[in-house]
Amino acid sequence: MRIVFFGSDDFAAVCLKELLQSSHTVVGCVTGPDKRQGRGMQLALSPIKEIALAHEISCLQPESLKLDSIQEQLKVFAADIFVVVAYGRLLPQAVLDIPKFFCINIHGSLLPQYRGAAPVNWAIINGDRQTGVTIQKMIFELDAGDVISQEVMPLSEGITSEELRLQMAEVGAKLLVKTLDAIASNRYTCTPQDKSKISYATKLTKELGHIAWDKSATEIERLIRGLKPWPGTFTHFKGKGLKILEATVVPIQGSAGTVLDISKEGFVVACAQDALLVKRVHLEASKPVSAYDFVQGHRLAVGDQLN
RNA sequence: CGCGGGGUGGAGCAGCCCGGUAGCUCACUAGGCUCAUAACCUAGGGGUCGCAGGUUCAAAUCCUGCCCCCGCAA
Repeated sequence: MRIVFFGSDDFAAVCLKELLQSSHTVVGCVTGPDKRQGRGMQLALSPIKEIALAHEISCLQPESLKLDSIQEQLKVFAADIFVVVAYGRLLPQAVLDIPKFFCINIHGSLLPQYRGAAPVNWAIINGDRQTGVTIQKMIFELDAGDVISQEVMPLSEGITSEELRLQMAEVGAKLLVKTLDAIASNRYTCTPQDKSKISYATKLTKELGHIAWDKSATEIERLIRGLKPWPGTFTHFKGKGLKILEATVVPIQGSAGTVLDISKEGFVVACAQDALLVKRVHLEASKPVSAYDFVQGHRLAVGDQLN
Protein backbone atom coordinates (compact mmCIF):
# COMPACT_ATOMS: atom_id res chain seq x y z
CA MET A 1 0.00 0.00 0.00
CA ARG A 2 1.00 3.59 -0.52
CA ILE A 3 1.48 5.18 2.87
CA VAL A 4 1.88 8.73 4.10
CA PHE A 5 3.47 8.76 7.54
CA PHE A 6 2.68 11.40 10.17
CA GLY A 7 4.90 11.56 13.24
CA SER A 8 7.50 13.53 15.08
CA ASP A 9 9.40 11.80 17.87
CA ASP A 10 11.62 8.77 18.39
CA PHE A 11 8.63 6.51 18.99
CA ALA A 12 7.37 7.45 15.55
CA ALA A 13 10.84 6.98 14.13
CA VAL A 14 10.93 3.32 15.21
CA CYS A 15 7.62 2.73 13.45
CA LEU A 16 8.71 4.52 10.31
CA LYS A 17 11.87 2.43 10.08
CA GLU A 18 9.82 -0.75 10.40
CA LEU A 19 7.51 0.43 7.63
CA LEU A 20 10.43 1.12 5.35
CA GLN A 21 11.47 -2.51 5.68
CA SER A 22 7.98 -3.82 5.01
CA SER A 23 6.29 -4.60 1.74
CA HIS A 24 4.47 -1.29 1.87
CA THR A 25 5.66 1.93 0.33
CA VAL A 26 6.09 5.13 2.26
CA VAL A 27 5.43 7.80 -0.32
CA GLY A 28 5.62 10.78 1.99
CA CYS A 29 6.22 11.97 5.53
CA VAL A 30 4.63 14.73 7.53
CA THR A 31 6.24 16.11 10.65
CA GLY A 32 6.33 19.34 12.60
CA PRO A 33 8.29 22.32 11.34
CA ASP A 34 11.94 22.53 12.34
CA LYS A 35 12.07 24.73 15.35
CA ARG A 36 14.69 26.39 17.41
CA GLN A 37 14.99 24.45 20.60
CA GLY A 38 17.37 23.34 23.25
CA ARG A 39 20.10 25.36 24.88
CA GLY A 40 20.98 28.34 22.77
CA MET A 41 17.91 27.76 20.62
CA GLN A 42 19.66 25.64 18.04
CA LEU A 43 17.75 24.56 14.98
CA ALA A 44 16.71 20.95 15.44
CA LEU A 45 15.09 18.66 12.93
CA SER A 46 12.75 15.90 13.93
CA PRO A 47 13.98 12.31 13.70
CA ILE A 48 11.30 11.71 11.10
CA LYS A 49 12.73 14.34 8.82
CA GLU A 50 16.18 12.84 9.16
CA ILE A 51 14.93 9.42 8.11
CA ALA A 52 12.92 10.92 5.27
CA LEU A 53 15.99 12.74 4.00
CA ALA A 54 18.14 9.62 4.22
CA HIS A 55 15.60 7.64 2.19
CA GLU A 56 14.81 10.45 -0.21
CA ILE A 57 11.17 10.53 0.78
CA SER A 58 9.48 13.87 0.44
CA CYS A 59 8.71 15.43 3.79
CA LEU A 60 6.10 18.07 4.54
CA GLN A 61 6.41 20.25 7.64
CA PRO A 62 3.23 22.25 7.77
CA GLU A 63 2.52 24.72 10.54
CA SER A 64 -1.11 23.74 10.25
CA LEU A 65 -3.00 21.01 8.41
CA LYS A 66 -6.00 23.25 7.96
CA LEU A 67 -4.49 25.10 5.02
CA ASP A 68 -5.95 24.20 1.65
CA SER A 69 -2.52 24.27 0.06
CA ILE A 70 -1.26 21.60 2.46
CA GLN A 71 -4.30 19.44 1.90
CA GLU A 72 -3.73 19.68 -1.84
CA GLN A 73 -0.16 18.50 -1.40
CA LEU A 74 -1.35 15.56 0.69
CA LYS A 75 -3.74 14.54 -2.07
CA VAL A 76 -0.91 14.49 -4.61
CA PHE A 77 0.66 11.54 -2.79
CA ALA A 78 -2.38 9.46 -3.83
CA ALA A 79 -2.00 7.41 -0.66
CA ASP A 80 -4.03 4.37 0.25
CA ILE A 81 -3.70 5.07 3.94
CA PHE A 82 -2.29 7.61 6.38
CA VAL A 83 -0.38 6.29 9.38
CA VAL A 84 -0.22 8.64 12.36
CA VAL A 85 2.19 8.01 15.26
CA ALA A 86 2.80 10.62 17.94
CA TYR A 87 2.27 13.43 15.50
CA GLY A 88 1.26 15.80 18.25
CA ARG A 89 -1.70 17.50 16.67
CA LEU A 90 -5.21 16.66 15.69
CA LEU A 91 -5.97 15.91 12.03
CA PRO A 92 -8.89 17.91 10.64
CA GLN A 93 -11.75 15.92 9.13
CA ALA A 94 -10.78 17.17 5.68
CA VAL A 95 -7.39 15.51 6.09
CA LEU A 96 -8.83 12.30 7.53
CA ASP A 97 -10.88 12.02 4.33
CA ILE A 98 -7.94 12.25 1.93
CA PRO A 99 -6.52 8.70 1.78
CA LYS A 100 -8.24 6.04 -0.31
CA PHE A 101 -9.01 3.89 2.76
CA PHE A 102 -8.70 5.80 6.04
CA CYS A 103 -6.21 6.95 8.66
CA ILE A 104 -4.82 4.73 11.38
CA ASN A 105 -3.05 5.64 14.58
CA ILE A 106 -0.92 3.77 17.09
CA HIS A 107 -1.76 4.56 20.68
CA GLY A 108 0.26 3.53 23.73
CA SER A 109 -2.53 2.03 25.79
CA LEU A 110 -5.32 -0.47 25.64
CA LEU A 111 -8.03 1.84 24.34
CA PRO A 112 -10.55 2.92 25.50
CA GLN A 113 -8.34 3.27 28.56
CA TYR A 114 -6.03 6.27 28.67
CA ARG A 115 -7.18 8.26 25.73
CA GLY A 116 -5.03 11.33 25.29
CA ALA A 117 -1.52 12.65 25.47
CA ALA A 118 0.39 10.59 28.02
CA PRO A 119 -0.98 7.04 28.26
CA VAL A 120 2.36 5.37 28.94
CA ASN A 121 3.17 7.59 31.90
CA TRP A 122 -0.20 7.28 33.55
CA ALA A 123 -0.24 3.51 33.34
CA ILE A 124 2.93 3.48 35.41
CA ILE A 125 1.89 6.24 37.80
CA ASN A 126 -1.35 4.40 38.53
CA GLY A 127 0.49 1.16 39.13
CA ASP A 128 -1.29 -0.86 36.44
CA ARG A 129 -0.28 -4.48 35.95
CA GLN A 130 -0.59 -4.44 32.19
CA THR A 131 -0.78 -2.08 29.29
CA GLY A 132 -0.47 -2.41 25.54
CA VAL A 133 -0.67 -0.79 22.17
CA THR A 134 -3.76 -0.19 20.10
CA ILE A 135 -4.19 0.58 16.44
CA GLN A 136 -7.32 2.54 15.80
CA LYS A 137 -9.15 3.76 12.75
CA MET A 138 -9.05 7.48 13.32
CA ILE A 139 -12.04 9.72 13.61
CA PHE A 140 -12.00 13.41 14.43
CA GLU A 141 -12.67 12.83 18.13
CA LEU A 142 -9.44 12.26 20.06
CA ASP A 143 -8.49 8.57 20.32
CA ALA A 144 -12.12 7.54 19.91
CA GLY A 145 -11.85 5.51 16.71
CA ASP A 146 -12.74 1.87 16.23
CA VAL A 147 -10.05 -0.57 17.32
CA ILE A 148 -8.48 -2.56 14.49
CA SER A 149 -5.84 -4.39 16.46
CA GLN A 150 -4.45 -4.46 19.94
CA GLU A 151 -1.62 -6.15 21.76
CA VAL A 152 -1.41 -6.55 25.53
CA MET A 153 1.93 -6.05 27.26
CA PRO A 154 2.80 -6.89 30.86
CA LEU A 155 4.04 -3.97 32.92
CA SER A 156 7.18 -5.24 34.53
CA GLU A 157 8.17 -4.22 38.03
CA GLY A 158 10.33 -1.15 38.25
CA ILE A 159 10.05 -0.15 34.62
CA THR A 160 10.27 3.54 33.74
CA SER A 161 8.11 5.23 31.15
CA GLU A 162 11.24 5.82 29.14
CA GLU A 163 11.89 2.07 28.94
CA LEU A 164 8.25 1.18 28.43
CA ARG A 165 7.95 3.63 25.59
CA LEU A 166 10.83 1.94 23.86
CA GLN A 167 9.26 -1.49 24.30
CA MET A 168 5.99 -0.15 23.00
CA ALA A 169 7.60 1.35 19.96
CA GLU A 170 8.99 -2.07 19.06
CA VAL A 171 5.75 -3.89 19.70
CA GLY A 172 3.71 -1.16 18.04
CA ALA A 173 5.88 -1.08 14.94
CA LYS A 174 5.46 -4.81 14.36
CA LEU A 175 1.75 -4.67 15.05
CA LEU A 176 1.50 -1.79 12.63
CA VAL A 177 2.99 -3.75 9.77
CA LYS A 178 0.82 -6.76 10.56
CA THR A 179 -2.23 -4.57 10.64
CA LEU A 180 -1.37 -2.93 7.34
CA ASP A 181 -0.94 -6.35 5.77
CA ALA A 182 -4.38 -7.30 7.04
CA ILE A 183 -5.94 -4.13 5.72
CA ALA A 184 -4.29 -4.59 2.34
CA SER A 185 -5.82 -8.01 1.99
CA ASN A 186 -9.11 -6.90 3.49
CA ARG A 187 -8.89 -9.26 6.45
CA TYR A 188 -9.49 -6.97 9.40
CA THR A 189 -12.25 -5.95 11.75
CA CYS A 190 -13.21 -2.70 13.41
CA THR A 191 -14.41 -2.93 17.00
CA PRO A 192 -16.07 0.13 18.54
CA GLN A 193 -14.64 1.19 21.89
CA ASP A 194 -16.62 0.25 24.98
CA LYS A 195 -17.88 3.63 26.16
CA SER A 196 -18.24 2.49 29.76
CA LYS A 197 -14.49 1.92 30.03
CA ILE A 198 -13.22 5.22 28.74
CA SER A 199 -10.53 6.98 30.76
CA TYR A 200 -8.18 9.81 29.97
CA ALA A 201 -4.45 10.33 30.30
CA THR A 202 -4.06 14.05 30.67
CA LYS A 203 -1.02 15.98 29.58
CA LEU A 204 1.92 15.95 31.95
CA THR A 205 2.95 19.12 33.67
CA LYS A 206 6.04 20.07 35.55
CA GLU A 207 4.14 20.58 38.77
CA LEU A 208 2.97 16.97 38.66
CA GLY A 209 6.54 16.01 39.44
CA HIS A 210 6.68 17.99 42.69
CA ILE A 211 6.96 15.27 45.29
CA ALA A 212 4.47 15.39 48.14
CA TRP A 213 6.27 13.46 50.85
CA ASP A 214 3.00 12.98 52.69
CA LYS A 215 2.02 10.39 50.12
CA SER A 216 3.00 6.77 50.40
CA ALA A 217 6.43 5.69 49.24
CA THR A 218 4.82 3.32 46.76
CA GLU A 219 2.94 6.14 45.08
CA ILE A 220 5.97 8.38 44.96
CA GLU A 221 8.15 5.65 43.54
CA ARG A 222 5.65 5.09 40.74
CA LEU A 223 5.56 8.79 40.05
CA ILE A 224 9.34 8.83 39.70
CA ARG A 225 9.24 6.02 37.15
CA GLY A 226 6.19 7.37 35.35
CA LEU A 227 7.55 10.86 34.86
CA LYS A 228 10.95 9.76 33.64
CA PRO A 229 12.61 11.27 31.71
CA TRP A 230 10.18 14.16 31.42
CA PRO A 231 9.09 16.18 33.36
CA GLY A 232 10.88 14.32 36.13
CA THR A 233 10.17 14.44 39.84
CA PHE A 234 11.69 16.94 42.18
CA THR A 235 11.85 18.15 45.75
CA HIS A 236 13.81 20.90 47.41
CA PHE A 237 16.94 20.76 49.51
CA LYS A 238 18.05 23.98 51.21
CA GLY A 239 16.01 25.99 48.74
CA LYS A 240 17.41 24.39 45.62
CA GLY A 241 15.55 22.12 43.26
CA LEU A 242 16.61 18.50 43.53
CA LYS A 243 15.45 16.00 40.95
CA ILE A 244 15.02 12.45 42.15
CA LEU A 245 16.09 10.22 39.29
CA GLU A 246 15.93 6.79 40.87
CA ALA A 247 14.58 5.38 44.12
CA THR A 248 13.11 2.27 45.67
CA VAL A 249 10.67 1.68 48.49
CA VAL A 250 12.01 0.51 51.86
CA PRO A 251 9.90 -0.46 54.89
CA ILE A 252 11.05 2.21 57.29
CA GLN A 253 8.73 4.70 59.01
CA GLY A 254 9.34 8.28 60.00
CA SER A 255 8.20 11.88 59.77
CA ALA A 256 7.39 12.69 56.13
CA GLY A 257 10.15 14.43 54.22
CA THR A 258 12.87 13.72 56.78
CA VAL A 259 16.15 12.03 55.95
CA LEU A 260 16.22 8.90 58.09
CA ASP A 261 19.38 7.16 57.06
CA ILE A 262 22.41 7.45 54.85
CA SER A 263 24.41 4.63 53.35
CA LYS A 264 26.55 3.99 50.32
CA GLU A 265 23.42 2.98 48.44
CA GLY A 266 21.90 6.40 48.94
CA PHE A 267 19.75 8.20 51.46
CA VAL A 268 16.39 7.27 52.90
CA VAL A 269 13.54 9.78 53.03
CA ALA A 270 10.44 9.15 55.10
CA CYS A 271 7.04 9.21 53.40
CA ALA A 272 3.51 8.91 54.79
CA GLN A 273 3.78 5.16 54.50
CA ASP A 274 7.22 3.51 54.34
CA ALA A 275 10.21 5.40 52.98
CA LEU A 276 12.10 5.99 49.78
CA LEU A 277 15.71 4.95 49.30
CA VAL A 278 16.95 7.59 46.90
CA LYS A 279 19.74 6.29 44.68
CA ARG A 280 20.33 8.94 42.08
CA VAL A 281 19.66 12.66 42.08
CA HIS A 282 20.24 15.76 40.03
CA LEU A 283 20.67 19.10 41.75
CA GLU A 284 19.76 22.14 39.68
CA ALA A 285 22.69 23.55 37.70
CA SER A 286 24.71 20.47 38.49
CA LYS A 287 25.14 17.07 36.89
CA PRO A 288 23.19 13.94 37.70
CA VAL A 289 25.06 12.11 40.46
CA SER A 290 24.63 9.09 42.69
CA ALA A 291 22.81 9.89 45.92
CA TYR A 292 25.94 9.08 47.89
CA ASP A 293 28.06 11.53 45.93
CA PHE A 294 25.40 14.11 46.60
CA VAL A 295 25.59 13.39 50.32
CA GLN A 296 29.39 13.81 50.26
CA GLY A 297 29.38 17.11 48.47
CA HIS A 298 26.37 18.76 50.03
CA ARG A 299 26.62 17.59 53.63
CA LEU A 300 23.23 15.97 53.63
CA ALA A 301 22.69 14.63 57.14
CA VAL A 302 20.20 12.47 58.94
CA GLY A 303 17.39 14.72 60.14
CA ASP A 304 17.50 17.12 57.18
CA GLN A 305 14.16 18.03 55.64
CA LEU A 306 13.19 17.86 51.99
CA ASN A 307 10.18 19.62 50.59
C1' C B 1 22.17 36.70 19.43
C1' G B 2 15.80 33.25 24.39
C1' C B 3 16.88 33.04 30.17
C1' G B 4 19.94 31.14 34.06
C1' G B 5 23.78 27.78 36.63
C1' G B 6 28.49 25.31 36.37
C1' G B 7 34.00 23.49 35.06
C1' U B 8 38.98 23.45 41.85
C1' G B 9 43.62 16.10 43.48
C1' G B 10 40.10 9.77 41.46
C1' A B 11 34.32 11.35 43.16
C1' G B 12 31.06 15.15 45.11
C1' C B 13 31.67 20.13 46.90
C1' A B 14 33.67 24.91 49.66
C1' G B 15 36.86 29.04 48.62
C1' C B 16 35.79 33.78 44.24
C1' C B 17 31.88 39.37 46.05
C1' C B 18 36.43 41.94 49.86
C1' G B 19 43.32 39.23 45.22
C1' G B 20 48.29 37.21 49.58
C1' U B 21 51.03 29.21 51.21
C1' A B 22 44.86 24.89 47.92
C1' G B 23 40.41 23.49 51.92
C1' C B 24 36.07 19.83 53.25
C1' U B 25 33.57 14.98 53.05
C1' C B 26 34.72 10.53 50.56
C1' A B 27 37.95 7.24 47.70
C1' C B 28 43.16 5.58 47.64
C1' U B 29 48.09 3.84 50.29
C1' A B 30 50.53 2.25 54.96
C1' G B 31 49.92 1.11 60.08
C1' G B 32 46.56 0.44 64.37
C1' C B 33 41.87 -1.27 66.30
C1' U B 34 38.27 -5.70 66.10
C1' C B 35 33.75 -3.49 65.31
C1' A B 36 30.19 2.45 67.45
C1' U B 37 28.73 0.01 60.46
C1' A B 38 28.03 6.02 56.23
C1' A B 39 32.79 1.27 61.10
C1' C B 40 36.66 3.84 64.01
C1' C B 41 41.96 5.94 65.10
C1' U B 42 46.87 7.54 63.13
C1' A B 43 50.04 8.76 59.22
C1' G B 44 50.62 9.49 53.90
C1' G B 45 50.41 10.20 48.44
C1' G B 46 47.77 12.81 44.82
C1' G B 47 45.74 19.39 42.06
C1' U B 48 49.51 23.49 35.54
C1' C B 49 42.12 25.64 40.14
C1' G B 50 38.53 24.16 31.81
C1' C B 51 41.86 26.85 27.82
C1' A B 52 44.30 31.46 26.10
C1' G B 53 45.49 36.37 26.89
C1' G B 54 45.34 40.92 30.16
C1' U B 55 45.71 43.92 35.00
C1' U B 56 49.00 43.35 39.43
C1' C B 57 54.75 42.96 43.47
C1' A B 58 51.18 38.85 43.71
C1' A B 59 45.36 35.79 40.31
C1' A B 60 41.35 29.80 41.73
C1' U B 61 39.87 34.91 43.07
C1' C B 62 39.57 40.98 38.99
C1' C B 63 39.07 42.00 33.14
C1' U B 64 38.61 39.99 27.90
C1' G B 65 38.05 35.99 24.38
C1' C B 66 37.28 30.69 23.54
C1' C B 67 35.97 25.42 24.69
C1' C B 68 32.95 21.87 27.34
C1' C B 69 28.79 20.63 30.73
C1' C B 70 23.78 21.37 33.21
C1' G B 71 18.77 23.43 34.15
C1' C B 72 14.63 26.38 32.38
C1' A B 73 12.07 27.44 28.16
C1' A B 74 10.42 25.15 23.55
